[in-house]
Amino acid sequence: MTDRQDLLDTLAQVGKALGNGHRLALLERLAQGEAAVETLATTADLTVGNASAHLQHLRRGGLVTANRSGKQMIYHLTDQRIVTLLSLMRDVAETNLAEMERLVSRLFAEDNSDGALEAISQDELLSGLRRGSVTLLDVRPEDEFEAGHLPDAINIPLEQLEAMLDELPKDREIVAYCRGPYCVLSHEAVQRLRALGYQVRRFDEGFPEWKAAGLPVH
Amino acid sequence: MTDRQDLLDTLAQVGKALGNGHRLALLERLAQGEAAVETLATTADLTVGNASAHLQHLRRGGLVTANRSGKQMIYHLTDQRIVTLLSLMRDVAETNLAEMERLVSRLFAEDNSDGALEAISQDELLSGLRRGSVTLLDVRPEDEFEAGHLPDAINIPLEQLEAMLDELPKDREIVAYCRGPYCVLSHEAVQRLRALGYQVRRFDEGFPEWKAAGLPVH
DNA sequence: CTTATATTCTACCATTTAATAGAATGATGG
DNA sequence: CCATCATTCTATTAAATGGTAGAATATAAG
Repeated sequence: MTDRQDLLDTLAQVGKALGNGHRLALLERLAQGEAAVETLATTADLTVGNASAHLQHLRRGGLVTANRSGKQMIYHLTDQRIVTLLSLMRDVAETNLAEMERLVSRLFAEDNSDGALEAISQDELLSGLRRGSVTLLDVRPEDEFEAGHLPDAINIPLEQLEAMLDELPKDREIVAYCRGPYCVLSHEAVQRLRALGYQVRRFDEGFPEWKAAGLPVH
Repeated sequence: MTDRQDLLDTLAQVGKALGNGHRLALLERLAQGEAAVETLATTADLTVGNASAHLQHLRRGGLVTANRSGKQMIYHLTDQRIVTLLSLMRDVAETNLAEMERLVSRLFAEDNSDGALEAISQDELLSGLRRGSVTLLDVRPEDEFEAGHLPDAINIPLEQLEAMLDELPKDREIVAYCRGPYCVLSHEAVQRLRALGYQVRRFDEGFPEWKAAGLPVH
């Protein structure tokens, strides 16, 4: 009887690791590709010491591993399934927590809500790519792009968007993507490009979900 | 920036809810079918007050809902996907937490380990059933069986196993199943039936996983 | 209207978690 | 070997969580 409870308690370590917003932010960053502690601390807006402590927690939950490379510790997700786990949590939360809807719409609040900003699903994107009618735009920072991206995507980090407009076609549909469904980068990019007359839509997921679905990456 | 963190904090409520062994026990019971607080408290070995508090926590995480039926509150999983979520957590834990292996083998420790107790997978079970060569035995308590079971399964709760042997064939393979991979009931049943000369194997998952896979239930 | 039953809520205490600042460790490069 | 840089560890504090016992609430039944 206590054996069973010990087992459930150990399993609960996984849940515990998932039970903190900062740790979810760290996982989202790690889903883009491996990273050192300082990088992780910066993207999750934590002090290095605090980030390190959270990473230990994620380690105890079996969600990440680390290995040393010179002076740095490079952290990875242990497993591609963790991206799936996070997606499932999002699904469950969006379906069952009233709070979520409000928060999601507030996160994307600058929406001019002319209805035109509707996101494109993975299936639609795939068929668009197969037809060759879509240009893919990755608006994540360069290091994340380098660590892996969708095939044939162009990388224009959001800050450089206006400076690199000449890389984008005016006469083809563009699909912008970033880190995942709760990442605002692609949303912001779509708004700014639309204002300039481009035909752009947002991919409703991100690089990690694409990769976890077993689709090809570069 | 705080919008994003609020959203992640809310999402973390789901993780928090999964981050406690007693709550996982409650969820496992609810995966068998709806139940009232006292039933849940008994199966999870908690006081009613404490079970109620944990159930509120699961509610806040969007994992369960409740509605009143007379004097009782009947709790349900909000979603079949929660069974998938739990399976994924198990997979991740078994792959990445060294601790788990030890605990799983200790849970099933009475194993005479003659190698014969190897469990049967869902695919194998399905093909056995299609060939009609397998008798299905559900060793869960009657109320859980009544709330849903695999097609054509015979219900013999573990306590009544020896008293109801005449329902079981000696000349056909029997597959015993129960609540899930960490449920010892079917394991215990297999051991006892083998000692009596039956050809029995254990299904390596349980009723909830079968149902969540979209397979037919009665 | 009173009583009994099922559940939730409240108040309290012990334990765990999260955060901070600063010390300690490990690896690299002069 | 010494200085530097990246990370982890060690207090310390504030807040959240988990547990218990008993009061409060809601429904049903007499």
